[in-house]
Amino acid sequence: MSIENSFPKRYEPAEVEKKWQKVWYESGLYRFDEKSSKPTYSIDTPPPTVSGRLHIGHVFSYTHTEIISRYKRMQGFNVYYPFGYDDNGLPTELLTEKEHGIRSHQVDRKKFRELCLETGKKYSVLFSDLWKRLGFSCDFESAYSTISPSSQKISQWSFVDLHKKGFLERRKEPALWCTKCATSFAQAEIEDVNKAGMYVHIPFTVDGLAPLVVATTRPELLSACVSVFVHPDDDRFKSYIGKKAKVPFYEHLVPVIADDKAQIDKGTGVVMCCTFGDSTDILWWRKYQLPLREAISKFGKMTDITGPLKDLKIEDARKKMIELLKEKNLVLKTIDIPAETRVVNTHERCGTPVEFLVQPQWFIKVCENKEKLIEVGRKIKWNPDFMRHRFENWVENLSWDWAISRQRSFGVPIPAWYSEDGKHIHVASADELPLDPTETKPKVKCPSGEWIADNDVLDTWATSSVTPLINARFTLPNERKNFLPMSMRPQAHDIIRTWAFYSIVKSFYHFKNIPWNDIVISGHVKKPGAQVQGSQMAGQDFAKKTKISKSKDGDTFAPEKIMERHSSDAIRLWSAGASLGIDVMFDENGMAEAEKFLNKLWNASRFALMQFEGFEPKVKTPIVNSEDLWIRARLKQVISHYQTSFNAYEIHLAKVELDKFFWMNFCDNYIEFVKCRFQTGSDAEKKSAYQTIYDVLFSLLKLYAPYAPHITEEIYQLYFAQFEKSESLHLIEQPKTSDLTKEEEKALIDTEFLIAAISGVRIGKSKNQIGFKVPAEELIIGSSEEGIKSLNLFKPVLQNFSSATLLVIGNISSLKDGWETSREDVKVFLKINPEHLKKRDPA
RNA sequence: GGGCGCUUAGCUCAGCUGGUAGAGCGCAUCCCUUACACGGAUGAUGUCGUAGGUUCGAUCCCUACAGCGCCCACCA
Repeated sequence: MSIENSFPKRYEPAEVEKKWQKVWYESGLYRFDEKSSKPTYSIDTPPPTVSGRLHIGHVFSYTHTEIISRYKRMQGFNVYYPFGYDDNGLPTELLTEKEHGIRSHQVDRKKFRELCLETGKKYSVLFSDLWKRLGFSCDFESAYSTISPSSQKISQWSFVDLHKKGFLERRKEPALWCTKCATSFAQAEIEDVNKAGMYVHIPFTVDGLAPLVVATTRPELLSACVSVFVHPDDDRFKSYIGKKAKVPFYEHLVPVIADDKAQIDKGTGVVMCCTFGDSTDILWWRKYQLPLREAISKFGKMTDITGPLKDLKIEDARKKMIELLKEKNLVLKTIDIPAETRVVNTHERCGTPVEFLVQPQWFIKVCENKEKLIEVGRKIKWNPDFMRHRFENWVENLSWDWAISRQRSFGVPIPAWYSEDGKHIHVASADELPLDPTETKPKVKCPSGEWIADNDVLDTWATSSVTPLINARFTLPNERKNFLPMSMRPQAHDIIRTWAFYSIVKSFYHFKNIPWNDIVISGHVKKPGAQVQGSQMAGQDFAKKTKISKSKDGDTFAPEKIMERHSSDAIRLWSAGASLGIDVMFDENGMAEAEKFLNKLWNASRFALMQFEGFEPKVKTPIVNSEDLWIRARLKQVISHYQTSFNAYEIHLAKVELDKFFWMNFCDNYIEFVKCRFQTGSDAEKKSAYQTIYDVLFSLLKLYAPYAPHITEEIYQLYFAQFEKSESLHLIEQPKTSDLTKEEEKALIDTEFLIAAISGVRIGKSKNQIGFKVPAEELIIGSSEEGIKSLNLFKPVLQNFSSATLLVIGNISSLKDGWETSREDVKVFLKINPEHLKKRDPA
């Protein structure tokens, strides 16, 4: 069957994409080959958190990795491109609570865990379906789940090992607490939110002196007040230092202490210290050995010591307290603080303001190793490099050790037990894992009473930070030896302080090594017009966000919806157009442009292949025309740039180079140049063109394959597959480049003259406002001596292009009239028969 | 307040190791040329944020400043 018949006139992405996805996934094309002799390139794919549906931002950043994986595979690597689901821990619990309209602590723990598992399964299918619809080349069949027994085993091993090495300890101290989620959490999970507040000025009486006026935004904590602070240099209050102040309403006495941390010019210059209103309170509490007065419970209700506020929620308690104080004339003044100038730390998962509760928690010590961690970070190649600063900045500013216990239900259990008096701790040994301490008893007898199981679970990140170990199947029977460090970690920049940081911490503590050689950071997709929205929110509580969030933006950026409007290849090409690590604006226009490209590639391929007559690709054909040598030489140059860019993970630069070559060199020039040869060329010339088209087009397919796997596979299968034997384009190695031959170098120079002359002809036709096929009587080209020699090589092309009856190539100085071209040493004059010129209004 | 990034054509952005600027969209004029009108040709539009410095020469290097964005700290 001829190409004309077998190659459809129009490209139908919807059908074609579905067709190849089916073939790829059914044949296991992208399955990881455990026994391959090729060098391994391993990717530490982010297992998406099961916390809701994925949005276009996920598609964007995951696509970058997917493109890199295909490139590496076609560069001859045995690519390990796994897939996983982070389906344990708080995010999945919150999703489950939302889906079922329940709260975890109100439901049977076992039952709740089952619901979470179900939720995880449901979303895993949604996730993998989406990635398959985008043609991702992950090994979906061996996808891991972070709640699976083997992941739990590895996660618990990590716990046990860190404990053994002394990096992990259980401490009873103030920890970041979320009263809504009823759990502690880590510094990395704090998110700043602008929130309006109010200073309340309250007088504390001091014997023999005027009352001390405290300014506070948290009057509901008055009962938890343990001291009052002033600045040592503040002359107004020097006489108060060392005296006792009486807390209004509750009437207990607290010391007045001088400390540099109290700011003279803030509020009234007098600040109360409560246990705990903020992190400074903790600092003072420790420094001055102050007593502990707890006013807030685990669930955010006021405690007994708050008297009339008991059982109220924090915000309600605040209002009530102000009322009570006002009744007693104890509010001297209130000052509103607008949201723009006040920032409150919240729990990023739910937006609840941070509280501090004293509970026994497990901490991984990170603060004492800041310098070493920064050093380890520098051994990793950061792409782009400036993202390393964000990591270092975070480590430098760490002020809390990593709290990893969560007072929740669904997660990896903490493999530890405590004696009834709390004096003894028993941590499981590595060979017993995985285990749930609530179901298993230690073999060792408890020195005092019975062992009590740790009822908490591990922070989600405590498990996801060992994905390199999960990928290496560490400690499992089928362990992948020599798998660490992995080749590359891809991720977005928002989780540098969590996922990247924690993974580096763990790898360093366990093995004194880096988790991966390279880290590749991608940006976010921002919603258009987000800045405007931000400023319009002035005066209200707001989180300054241009990032697309699934909770706030709903379906607008749902990938499924976008895929109804654009093909997968187009979405991929659009994603590939962004600079490494840079945020981009969501842009459907860009996807439409990508669709134009697909159309162009289709038509160019179809047309070029249709010309083949009596051509046998595998028979070596001599290349005889300069244009052919030229396009081949250009291709070599492009491949070289392409590879340099790709190896630096600059996938968009590789694409820009490729696009330029395809549109400007191949379509606009080369194909146009050879058209005439198809009709009037000699046999050898035709074959030279066929061979060149075959080679260049095939190379183009291979080079575009990582970006647009569907259309390139389709074109490959329609024609090239019959000669190339490979079952898929995606298993073929990418074209290699080599130094230019002497002939190719000469062809580059010669063809530049042709291009200049052709542009002259185009200018001529355009200025005369005539169609391309309107014949010229004469085409006169003036050029330099060198140019004349070069141009003489292309007479048939020039003649065909201008449809000129007479072609003259001569010395440039003899050509008076004519059009300047792209170069000074080529000038073109086109003589058109007046009959062909359009009758235009002379005005 | 600390750190990082950005500031280039009306819009979105590209410009690797310094030599008087590019793409796409948009705009104007033309062309349905036997691959593609989801196309092609031609063209207009930029003192490359501001001010200094290094240099024979800077959009690209250095310094300062400004605006914008992000990360972090600030939370009485």
